[in-house]
Amino acid sequence: MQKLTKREDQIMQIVWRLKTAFIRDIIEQLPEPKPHYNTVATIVKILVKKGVLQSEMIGNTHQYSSAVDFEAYRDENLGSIKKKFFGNSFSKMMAYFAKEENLSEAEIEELIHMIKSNKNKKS
Amino acid sequence: MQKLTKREDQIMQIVWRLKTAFIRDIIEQLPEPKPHYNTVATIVKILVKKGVLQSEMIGNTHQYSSAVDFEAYRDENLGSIKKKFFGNSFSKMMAYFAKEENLSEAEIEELIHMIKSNKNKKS
DNA sequence: GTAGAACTACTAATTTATTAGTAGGTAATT
DNA sequence: AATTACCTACTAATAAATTAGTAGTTCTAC
Repeated sequence: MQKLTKREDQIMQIVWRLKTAFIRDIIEQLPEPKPHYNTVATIVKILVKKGVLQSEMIGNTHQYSSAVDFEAYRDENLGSIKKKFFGNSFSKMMAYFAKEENLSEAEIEELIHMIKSNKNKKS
Repeated sequence: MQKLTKREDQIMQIVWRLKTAFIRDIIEQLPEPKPHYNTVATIVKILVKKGVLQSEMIGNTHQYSSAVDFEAYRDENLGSIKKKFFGNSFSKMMAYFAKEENLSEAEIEELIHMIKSNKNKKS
């Protein structure tokens, strides 16, 4: 999958959240200052060409939806994080996380549950 | 702290690793195809202007070192990743990385112990 | 002392990314 | 049927990022 630019990424985040979107929906979600309609349309067209968005004609306007799943994109993006920030050491990373967030008892229980049940289930 | 571009980030990773570096050291660490000396020098100069690198004259050449600490940069990055990919939930993010790791039972126990004992010990 | 290597500062070209203009179509509204 | 709003496709302008050229300096080695 092709790398996305900042703007492309921003638009994809919106589409992933909305599932399907018209240009106007994307603009609505973008923070001020809102870009010009055609600006968004241009980037969306690039995303279609890159194969990360697909479009369907609804009436006489395009409706867009993601053509790659969020999880795949996330996995690609996070692939090098551990290496980049923790010298590839899992335990260093976990120590960081554990220290960083003051988790409540309930959150800790939930997390432990998640870790145990998700074991070896990486999609 | 200002956002870094890809190339800038790549160079900063090297400087953080080496602690101090001359342009030639950075080039040496960069993968093939190595960019032109002046290309690196230009980006380094941008990094100085942004305030993330500082330079010191050693003889008649510049030696560069980081002016912001790696930890701060890492924290910023992990913060935005958390928001972007895990709905701002630290435990979801932890669970994600834990899942990736295919931990043994013993390792899971150790991890759980660590989570519990590090609780509320934020530096 | 001249040739070469590596640096400097400065500038410029190229590529990539972002923004938005123009012109024309469709549909609803008055 | 003219006005308005919003869409289309296509093109172009601008901005940001990356790359590298030129010219001059210093140092080292022949």
